[in-house]
Amino acid sequence: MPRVTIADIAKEAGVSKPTVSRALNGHPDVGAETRERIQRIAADLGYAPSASARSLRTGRHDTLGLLMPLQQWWGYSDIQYGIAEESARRGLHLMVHPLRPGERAEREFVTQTLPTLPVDGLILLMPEGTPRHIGAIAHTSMPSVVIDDRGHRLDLPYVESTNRAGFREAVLHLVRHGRRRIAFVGGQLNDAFAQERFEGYLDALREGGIPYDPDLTLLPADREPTADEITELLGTDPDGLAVAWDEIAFSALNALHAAGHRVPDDVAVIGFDDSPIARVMQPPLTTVRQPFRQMGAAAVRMLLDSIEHGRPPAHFTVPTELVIRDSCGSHEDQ
Amino acid sequence: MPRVTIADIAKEAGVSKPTVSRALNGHPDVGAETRERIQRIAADLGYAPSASARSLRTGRHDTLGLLMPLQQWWGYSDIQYGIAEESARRGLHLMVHPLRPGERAEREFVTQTLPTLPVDGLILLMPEGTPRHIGAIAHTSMPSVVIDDRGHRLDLPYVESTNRAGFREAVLHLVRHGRRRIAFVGGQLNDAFAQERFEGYLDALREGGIPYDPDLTLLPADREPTADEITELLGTDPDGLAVAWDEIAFSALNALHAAGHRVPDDVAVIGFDDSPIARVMQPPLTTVRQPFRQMGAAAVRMLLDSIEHGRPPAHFTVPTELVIRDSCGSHEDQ
DNA sequence: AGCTGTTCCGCAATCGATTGTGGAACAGTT
DNA sequence: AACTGTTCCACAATCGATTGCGGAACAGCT
Repeated sequence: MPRVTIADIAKEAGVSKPTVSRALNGHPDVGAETRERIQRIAADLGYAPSASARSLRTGRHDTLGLLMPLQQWWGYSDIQYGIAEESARRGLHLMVHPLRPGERAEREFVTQTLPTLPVDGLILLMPEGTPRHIGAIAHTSMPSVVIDDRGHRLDLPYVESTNRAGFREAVLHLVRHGRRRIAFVGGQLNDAFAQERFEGYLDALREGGIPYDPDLTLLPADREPTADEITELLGTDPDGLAVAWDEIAFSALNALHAAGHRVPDDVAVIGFDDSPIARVMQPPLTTVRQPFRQMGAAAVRMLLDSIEHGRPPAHFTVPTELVIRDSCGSHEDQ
Repeated sequence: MPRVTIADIAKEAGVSKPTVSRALNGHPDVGAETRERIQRIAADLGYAPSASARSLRTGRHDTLGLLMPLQQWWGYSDIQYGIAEESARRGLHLMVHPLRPGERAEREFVTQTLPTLPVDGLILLMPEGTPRHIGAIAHTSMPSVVIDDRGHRLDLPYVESTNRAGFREAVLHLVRHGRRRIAFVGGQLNDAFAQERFEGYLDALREGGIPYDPDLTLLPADREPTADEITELLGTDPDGLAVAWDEIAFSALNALHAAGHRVPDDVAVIGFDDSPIARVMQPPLTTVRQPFRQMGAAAVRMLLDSIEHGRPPAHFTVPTELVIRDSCGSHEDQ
């Protein structure tokens, strides 16, 4: 059966196509009685507007694009959910595009794929590496927003969370509960994030009047610390562990158990991210929640603002949240 | 600056629009010399075809839709990656639509959203619940494929994995290594899956000549077993634990440690899914990997087949894979 | 020369909606 | 009655591509 078009409705209602279009789109130049009749007929005929016809004429697609790394991480999909929800709430579709790593793939995307993409704007979710060529999007007429752009500033509006202040608050929490020898464990993933959290750690020490002890810092750049390294760190007799990622906190917890330390009695532990496994660890991990959904939603709002009002590059910061569980030894206080 | 169209190219090349179109689309009715000239001019002018204009004329969108539950699970995003990769490989875009739970939202999607969706086909990723109204898609002209449709058969083609056979193989692995008192732990998530895996468990016992002992079965329908329940189960002195989900295996592992059992020496443990946390458990968990990426890719292929050739409902089964780590006590054998 | 068959390309219609312009119909005012 | 101002709607163009049909140009053959 052929598609029902506004021409069919027009014929049925005895009016012209433009009148049908205006009636269905809430345009004022249509009599109340006529409008109702048209709406009824449209419903009866099961009319559904053609997205491509409308796009062709209006130039809008009512669709947002999301450029994602091919790499797997729960945080990325969490952000995606935030974006998807907010887009849906605004009646926009979401088109997801995986971006293979490598400059060649980036160049190809910008020059080949992007110009044809039926989207009104683009959200970039960038992996740890430093994309070189993807920055060319800034020289394009495509409105774009970056999420979590740390290492590489792409001259585009971006959304970020309070990595430094969030970690500072968590470490301060340990300090306030009497921990004095708090070790920092970094490593793996994006250096820029580790760096910010490390600074938050230093902020907290300073504020707590605790001198910084380099022996209490484990910074295996760009990779996960080994069990041996953690064991060695434990030899320095810390009473607290401030770990830059929940996943690494999990390894640390295992090392602590293996070495016979009790958590949180002997050593308190905090992590970062509020990963899904944080709540099921033994003991459940106190951590800093990154509001990924909210970051996604904020990116959508910024993008819409950019599309509708053509705002210049800006940025938006979403606050992290301290989630207190058992591993920091102060659960009962809260 | 206005968009470059084939009319611009035509004028520049001194030919007509149809010729430009045919030249750019590899149509045979164009002379080699003319084609090359047109291609060169198109590149020089930075021509990018209009997706909406093409869609309007051809009726195709070169886009696949993915209907996802709003619910978070790493497996869903893994499937999505599989779909995204395969779609990209075939030059198709992917439009992701979150589906809020509830019949009302489903009805609204089918009647309101679906008819206007600019996609050529739809992949349904269904959550545990039993969708009622979403099945109406089957009465639509929209080609669709379901992934992991267990509890609710929606008269649509679907992709599944070998839940029963996969779990049977894993349990048999324990049997072959001398375990005789193997307990089954189910619970949480989709009943249908738990049921299939339970049957795989029974298959393995039968094949191993081990009588089924109801005391060794923990089946807290529709929720996660509590620590107490697991502890009680351990009181029956099992030498193996066959757990229907990695997440629950993790809880079981914690209970085992707390009760002073050694894994795998005293009790061997296997899980199901190969969740991200399986490899970091203590000890690393032997489990059955669900090939989520492959399932996603298979769904894309089936959908394309359905779009292009109009195939009737069928199904495709992707084999699971036994991943042997330390928790089953036979790592050294492999 | 006349006929047949390729090769290559143009004309005009078409997909389904939106929008600028113009005007008919009617009411209200002087 | 003439004029002004609303209200409501139609005509026709337009967005950018694809495609059925037809035909010009040319070669090969008898």
